Amino acid sequence: MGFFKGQETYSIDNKGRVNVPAKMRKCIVPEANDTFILTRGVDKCVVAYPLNEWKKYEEKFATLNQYNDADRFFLRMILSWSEEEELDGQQRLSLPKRLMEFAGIEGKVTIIGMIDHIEFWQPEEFASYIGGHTQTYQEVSAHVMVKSSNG
Amino acid sequence: MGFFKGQETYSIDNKGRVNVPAKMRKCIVPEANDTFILTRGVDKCVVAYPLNEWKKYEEKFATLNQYNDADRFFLRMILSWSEEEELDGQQRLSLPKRLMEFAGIEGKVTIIGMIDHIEFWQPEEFASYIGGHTQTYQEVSAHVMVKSSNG
DNA sequence: AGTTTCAACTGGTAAATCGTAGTATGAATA
DNA sequence: TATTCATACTACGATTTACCAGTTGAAACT
Repeated sequence: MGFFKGQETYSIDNKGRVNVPAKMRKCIVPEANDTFILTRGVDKCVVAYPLNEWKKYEEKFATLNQYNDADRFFLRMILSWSEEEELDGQQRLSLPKRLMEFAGIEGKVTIIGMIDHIEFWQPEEFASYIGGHTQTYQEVSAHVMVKSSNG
Repeated sequence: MGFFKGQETYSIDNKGRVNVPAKMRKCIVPEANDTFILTRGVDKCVVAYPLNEWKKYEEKFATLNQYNDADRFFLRMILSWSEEEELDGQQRLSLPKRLMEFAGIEGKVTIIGMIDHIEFWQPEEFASYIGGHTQTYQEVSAHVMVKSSNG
């Protein structure tokens, strides 16, 4: 099955457990071992990479130059916020408290499929993120909805 | 068989199920696996790409740089509206509620074949879209159908 | 022209799945 | 030992999915 995509708004209990939408679950390959690496997003959200996808990023991280300030800062940001979580028996993921606080999540989450990972947003935060951009859907499509075979 | 083309107005039941017109069905290649990716159109309609066509876009998406703000926004815009659906035993497609609401579809849909995808419109919306263009068919044709298709 | 046949479109119902919430079990802590 | 915390299990309602059954209409044959 293809990449992660779609949008759902689910409830999250007071222990931070969220159900992974069934449609996104179908995109998880066996090599992921039902394991996700959770970390903070560049934007105000929590991102979850299946283990197999995360490994690709790890390889990239390993090639960074740790004697370069910017690289070191980037690595510390990513890694210090990262936590590994396994899906429980009900196909739920537990979001660590500090990540929930970072994203301002409580009660409800909006879940977005993003190619190689899943994102968790505080619902209004996501709405205002989308609304805060001046570009219209039409403009965005013109840039992105181009087939790779054409260019 | 060739590209999607033609226009039909069919009924859509309260579960969002629409029959894919037989003429358009014949254009679906086996690689599509009777699967479509539904998403919002640039105009007020729902668009459906057969899996094989959608994959060309996915390749493009995968090349975007997720550490670039604009690219991230593009992906979220597009992907958060996308859902995968398979034809049922009666060759019907179910349109997700969110997309039906976006396009204002209920009871009846006008289905348009558009080369590599199919579009679903609220019938009056489609009529007013056509009527709303001040340029005539003649004028538009003259601009669009220039011989040098490469430039 | 009338009849038959088949494909296309539409509608409903039963079964399975999904999401949510509540309960129970067991370990760690005070 | 009582209490808290975390994890696992169970149950319920709602939605979705899959299956089956009509109805229409066009085409083909006699």
